[in-house]
Amino acid sequence: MRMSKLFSATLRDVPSEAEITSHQLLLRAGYIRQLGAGIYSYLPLAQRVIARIENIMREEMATIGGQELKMPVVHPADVWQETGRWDQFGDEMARFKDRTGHDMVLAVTHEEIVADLALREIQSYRQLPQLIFHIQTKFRDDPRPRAGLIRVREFTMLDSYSLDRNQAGLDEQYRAHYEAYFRIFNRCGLPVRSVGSDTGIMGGLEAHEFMYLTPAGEDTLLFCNQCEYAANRQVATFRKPDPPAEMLQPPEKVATPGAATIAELAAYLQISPAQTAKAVFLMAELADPLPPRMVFAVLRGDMTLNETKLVNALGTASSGAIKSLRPARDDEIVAIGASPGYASPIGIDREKAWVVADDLLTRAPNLVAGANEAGFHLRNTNLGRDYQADIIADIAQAEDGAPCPSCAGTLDASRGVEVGNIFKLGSRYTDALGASFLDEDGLPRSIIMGSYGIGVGRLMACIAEEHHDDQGLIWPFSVTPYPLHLVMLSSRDGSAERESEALYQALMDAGLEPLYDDREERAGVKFKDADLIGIPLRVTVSTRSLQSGGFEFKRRNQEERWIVPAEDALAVIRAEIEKLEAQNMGH
RNA sequence: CGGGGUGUAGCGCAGACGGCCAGCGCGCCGCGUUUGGGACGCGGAGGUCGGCGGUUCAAGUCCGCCCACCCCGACCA
Repeated sequence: MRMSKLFSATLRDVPSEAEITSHQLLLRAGYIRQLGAGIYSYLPLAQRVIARIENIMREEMATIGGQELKMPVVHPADVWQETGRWDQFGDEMARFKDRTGHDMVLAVTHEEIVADLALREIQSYRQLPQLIFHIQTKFRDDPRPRAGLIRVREFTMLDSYSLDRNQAGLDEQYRAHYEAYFRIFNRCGLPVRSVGSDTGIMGGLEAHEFMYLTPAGEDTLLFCNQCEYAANRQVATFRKPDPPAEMLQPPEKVATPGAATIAELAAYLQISPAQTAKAVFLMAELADPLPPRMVFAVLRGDMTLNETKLVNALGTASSGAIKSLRPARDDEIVAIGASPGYASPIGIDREKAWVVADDLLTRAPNLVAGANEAGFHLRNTNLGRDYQADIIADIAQAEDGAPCPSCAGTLDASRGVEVGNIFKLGSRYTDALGASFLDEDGLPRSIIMGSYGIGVGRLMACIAEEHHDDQGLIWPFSVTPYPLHLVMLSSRDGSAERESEALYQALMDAGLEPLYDDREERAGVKFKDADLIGIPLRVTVSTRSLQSGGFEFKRRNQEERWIVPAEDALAVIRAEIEKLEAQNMGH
C-alpha cells in the first residue's frame, strides 16, 4: 500500500476528546474516527488489524470444532419476547418498527437467534454436540460510552454458542472455549487473566470473564495473593470475621441525636462500626404489572452492600421479576415504617418490603441498630430474636485486602477491562423457544447451551493500550496491519526511488505487501509517522543507506539499526518476519 | 438519569467592557529553496462562530430554549 494513496492521514495534535492512550494513538495514527458517542468508523489500517485478529479467532474456533455462520443484525421482537429479554434489556436495546408496524430490534447478542435455529435444525441427539459462531455487529445503547474503543455502543463481537445434550457436554465445550480464548489473547499479544463473574442478564450457572489488567479498566477484580482465587468484585466472596460469641443482651433504647450515619453513630457511642448494623434501602423495579417493592438490606456496619449479590440473592424470592434496583427515597422508607438514618428491620411493616440480611449477622450478636425513631438507636439487636429476614445471604462486598475465601491469603484489588467472557447457560433459551431433541430413549430433552464472546474492537484497543511507547503504537506481529513499513527517502539522483520501487515490487510479488511510504515528505515526517503507525519492522531506502551498502533495517521496539545489501533484502525480510512471528507466539 | 465541562476552518486553540472585513499555530493547495527524526520563504483556499429564538442601531460576545460531544457517578455480557 502506497502511503501517498492511503485514505487516512496522521494527526499531529491529539483530538481533545481522547483521554486514554489507546484512543489517542488510534486517532492520531489514522486508525479510527468517531461518528457519534460510542460509534466509530474503522479506517483501512484498523480494518487490517481487525481482519488479522478475526483470522486468529477463526483459526482457534476451528481447532475446537466451531462452524462459522452469520446471523442477522435486525431481529423481529417476538423471539426476544419469548425469552423475556425484550423487557429485561430495557433501553439498552434499540427498538424500532418496520413498515408494517412490527416491533424490531437491533442485535444486542444472539442467544435467542441460536435457540431459534436450534429449534429448526436439531431434532436428534445424533446432531449434538454443535458449536456455531459468527463475528458480527452488536448495538447496545449504553448510557455512557467512554474511553474510545473500550466501551462503545456499536461493536463487533466474536460470539459462539454451544449446543449439547447434557451438562457434561456443556462442561467440555466450556473448557474448550476457556483454553481457545486464552490462545486467542496470547496470539494477539494481550496478557489476560480469567476471573469468576456474574451471569447477569445472560443467566445461567457459571461464567468467567477474561480481563486485561489496566488502571483504565472499569471493572474491579480481586486476586488472591496466595492461591488461584480470582473473581470480579460483583461476585467475589471473602472469609468474613468470626465475632466472639456473646450472651444475647436485652435490647436497650439509647438517644443518639444527630447520629444518622454509621460513622457518626460509632463515634457518638464510642464503639466500632463492626458493633453496628447498617440498613440500606433500595427500590426494586419489577416486571410490568407489579409495582416497585422495597428491598431492605441489612449488613454489619463495617461492611459495604454489593448490589449484584443482592440482586442474585433476591432472584429466587422475587421469581426473577426484578428489573433493576435504585436507591429508595426517604418517603418510601417512611412508608414501610422505618426512619431514614435511624432505621432497622425491627418493627417495620414486613408486608411492604423484602428484608435481606447478610449472613454475617447470624453470628454477630448485640449490634446497635436504628430504633426507627429519629434520634434513637437500639443496643443489643439480634437477627432471629428481634427481627426476621426473608433472605439470609452473602450480600457484602469484598474490599481490597479482604481475607481470601479459599485459603489464608489476602485478596488484592486490580482494575481490568473485560475483553471476553464465557457462560454456561443451560436450557433457559432453548426451553423458552421450545428447542429440544430426542434422546436415545426416544424422549424429548432440553438442548443445553453455552455462549461465549470476545469484543473485537475492544481487544484491538487493549492491544494498543498494552503495546506502545511515547512515539506511538507497537503492534505485535500477529496483528500488524502490514508486515513491514518501507520508507523511501527522496534522493537527488533518484537512486533511492528506483531501489525502493524495485523492493516494493519484489515484496508485492512475494506476497508480502508493505506499507510503502512513497510520499514526498522529509525524513522526520516519515519516521514520526512510521513510529506512530507502529508496524514492527521498518526498512528505509535512502541515499545514505545506499551509500552504506543497502537498506536500513530497524525494529519498531529497538533502537538498533543495520544495513542489508539490496540483493539480500527479501531474504532478510523473510527471516525477520519469521523471527517476529516466533517472538509473538512466545508471549 | 444526576453532577461537571466543552462546542469558533480538517486538528489544536485565542477572541476583556457587544462595534467595521473573525484571528493564531498545525495541516491543506501553488511556486521556490531544503532533504535522516514533525524544515523555511512567498502566495493561496478553507468559517451556517453547534442550532433556534430573543434583546439591541449593532451579537461569536448578552438572555432563553434546544442539540451534540467529553469527564465523574448511576448503569452495564
